[in-house]
Amino acid sequence: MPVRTTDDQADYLSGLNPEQRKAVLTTEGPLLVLAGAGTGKTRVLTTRLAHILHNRLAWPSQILAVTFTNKAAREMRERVGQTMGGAIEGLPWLGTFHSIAAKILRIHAELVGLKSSFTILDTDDQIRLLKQVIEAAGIDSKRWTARYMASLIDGWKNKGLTPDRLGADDGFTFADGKGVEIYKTYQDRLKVLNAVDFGDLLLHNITIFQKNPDVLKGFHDRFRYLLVDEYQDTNVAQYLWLRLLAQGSNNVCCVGDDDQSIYGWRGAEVDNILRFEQDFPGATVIRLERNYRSTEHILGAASGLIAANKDRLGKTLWTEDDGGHKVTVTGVWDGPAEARIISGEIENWASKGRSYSDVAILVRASRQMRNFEERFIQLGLPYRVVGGPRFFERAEIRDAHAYMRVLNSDTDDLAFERIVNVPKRGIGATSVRKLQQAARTMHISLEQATRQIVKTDEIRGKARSSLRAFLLDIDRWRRESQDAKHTDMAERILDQSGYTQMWRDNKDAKSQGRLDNLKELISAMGEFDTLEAYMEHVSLVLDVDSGPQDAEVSLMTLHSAKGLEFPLVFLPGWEEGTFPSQRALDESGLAGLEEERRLAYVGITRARELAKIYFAANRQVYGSWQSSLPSRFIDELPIQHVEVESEANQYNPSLIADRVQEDFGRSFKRAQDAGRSSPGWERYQKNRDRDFGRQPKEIEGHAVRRPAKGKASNYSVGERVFHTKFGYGEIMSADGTKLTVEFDKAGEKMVLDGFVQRASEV
DNA sequence: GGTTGTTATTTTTTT
DNA sequence: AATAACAACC
Repeated sequence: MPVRTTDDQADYLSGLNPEQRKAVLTTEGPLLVLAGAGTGKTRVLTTRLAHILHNRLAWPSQILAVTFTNKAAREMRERVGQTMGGAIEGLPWLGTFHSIAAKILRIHAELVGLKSSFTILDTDDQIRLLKQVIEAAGIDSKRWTARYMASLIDGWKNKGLTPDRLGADDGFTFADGKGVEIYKTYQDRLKVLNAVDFGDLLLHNITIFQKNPDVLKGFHDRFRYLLVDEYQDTNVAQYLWLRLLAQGSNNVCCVGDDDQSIYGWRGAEVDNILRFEQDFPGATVIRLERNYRSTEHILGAASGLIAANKDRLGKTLWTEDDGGHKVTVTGVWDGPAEARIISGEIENWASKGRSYSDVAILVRASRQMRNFEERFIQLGLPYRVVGGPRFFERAEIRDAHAYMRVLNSDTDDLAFERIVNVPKRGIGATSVRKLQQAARTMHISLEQATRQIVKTDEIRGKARSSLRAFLLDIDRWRRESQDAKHTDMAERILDQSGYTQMWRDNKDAKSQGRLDNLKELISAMGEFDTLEAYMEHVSLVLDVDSGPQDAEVSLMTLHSAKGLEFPLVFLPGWEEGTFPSQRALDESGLAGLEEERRLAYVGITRARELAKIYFAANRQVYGSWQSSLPSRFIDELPIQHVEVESEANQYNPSLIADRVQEDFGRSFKRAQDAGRSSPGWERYQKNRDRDFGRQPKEIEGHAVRRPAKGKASNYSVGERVFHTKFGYGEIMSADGTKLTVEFDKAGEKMVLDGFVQRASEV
């Protein structure tokens, strides 16, 4: 159906390139938009929404728009508003998969045997509940951990598998085949508790749709247009959910980038996006390949890297921005040095009049942030951790929530159990076990069982009187909450229960912070009209909307950086084992490696002007020092887009700079030896003398030792050597340039010969 | 039942 | 290295 372009449409359509415009105007039928990094994806999405609304193709309430994160949902809402020129009414069905599924489930809860007031359990509750189920089944919960079972169940739920769809052999990896049994029991327990976990939200939706065609039909009639962001991150359950809903209007538009699929560990199936045209026959596919974000070098480096992946739909990003700096690669001595050098670069940037908020440091794992935080605090450099430890996952917040949950429901066993002895009331493990036993035999909730049991002599003495007092408190709070404001109520409960006093009495340095958090909690609650509205918010929205940003450096993981961009991006820790992460490799093999590579691709493409990569020769892992090798991803960067920097301009040793630079050279050599070839390899070989082949220098009287390139080390077994981190040791064996050294203090380590000196020469 | 000392484990990533 | 879970002890 051709859509007329009127004058006022030109308003929002102008400034779009032809592909973007087509993506906006193709409103009817299935559409897949393959949007590479920085190609204006969000703009297309929001313009498309605005276009549909503007032309009255649908009312806001007839559009289903799903995103992956709350941040993305928020941003889309804002930007649609802007494009439409101010306030738009509603868009009630714009949100994350989970929040929309929860909304639907609240409406139709009874169809899966729940009450619409069901609680949403977080991971912690889930694991505690599973632990109970496992122990009740007489299984050793140390040998077979609840955490492991939880990951199995999550995996099944992500695949859309309810217990009855699993075969007998599916749970065999848990407790000799009891896995499925546990899953079943767990689901039964959830139903009794009137609770769901995250995976259930989608799964129950699917069950409802499949078993109640009339209900599904209702949603078909409602949703005229469906929009999905980050389609490459959807799992099977989300795909099934979407396909069921899309059967109505068939107007489903999915936007994504297979090269940015980085949530495979959470059940995301890149396959969903690769298969789109089969799944939705007659689909239009549009590729957005023009990049508006980064320079040619940044794009070139990223594209060269990602080209090493197989199984791609394949895109060629291009830009008209052909100036710019090459991506830099810098070797450093260790983690602290990395933080020191990067801080220096940041201050340098700031001294040129640029803002701290232009800068981001993207790490693979959050533990890498520590070095940076320490350094930044020392320097007084303003920074903020994005993502970070979640406010709502802190113990004191979860305790406070448990009080609220008990207030709300006398069947929330998990919440009751959590706080029955917090603060300490003299109700120990033995009493709690008795309560649980009573609840189980009488088939009632813990709280109800407690009410029964205090009438008997089953529990005596202090425990009994405390329980009585506790129940009376609960009764009183429930009465009072009828007409008190929910925030006042929360304050009162935390006070009267002795919870705040507990932290005031605690001498730990952190307890003041906890009290502050509780205050913050009260004010967060104040932003909602009712307790229920607030509780729904906290269970689904894990991030707190942080206010306006000051000029601060952003420190975050690569995962949370997706969708963001910064003029200057630092990418530290590009070492084998750290990035790609050893664990990803061990657990998922080649698929894991490719996902790590996509993560690297995401990292580089966050940069607008400058991307700076670092690797350290030594890193502390779980408390002990390990020498590390540069990441294979460094080898894979096309050399024409890369510039090797040295640490020489830092405080002292160009000695180290030479070594790491030498090591970098060897890293390329390794790549070749391993039969890998990178696009820049030929070029690199021609240039290697210029780039890396500097002659050893005499520094402060010490000869810098270099092994002959690619040949055996010139150290021999049995020699005594010195290593600045590990101290003295004896060479046990040598494999090329890699030495196995038995250090006197540090034990046996594998080190590169470039990092040791002969003991006799120290 | 509560407290203290010891041991085992960790997050990589998040709705 | 830091923490949580756990065991022995008071």
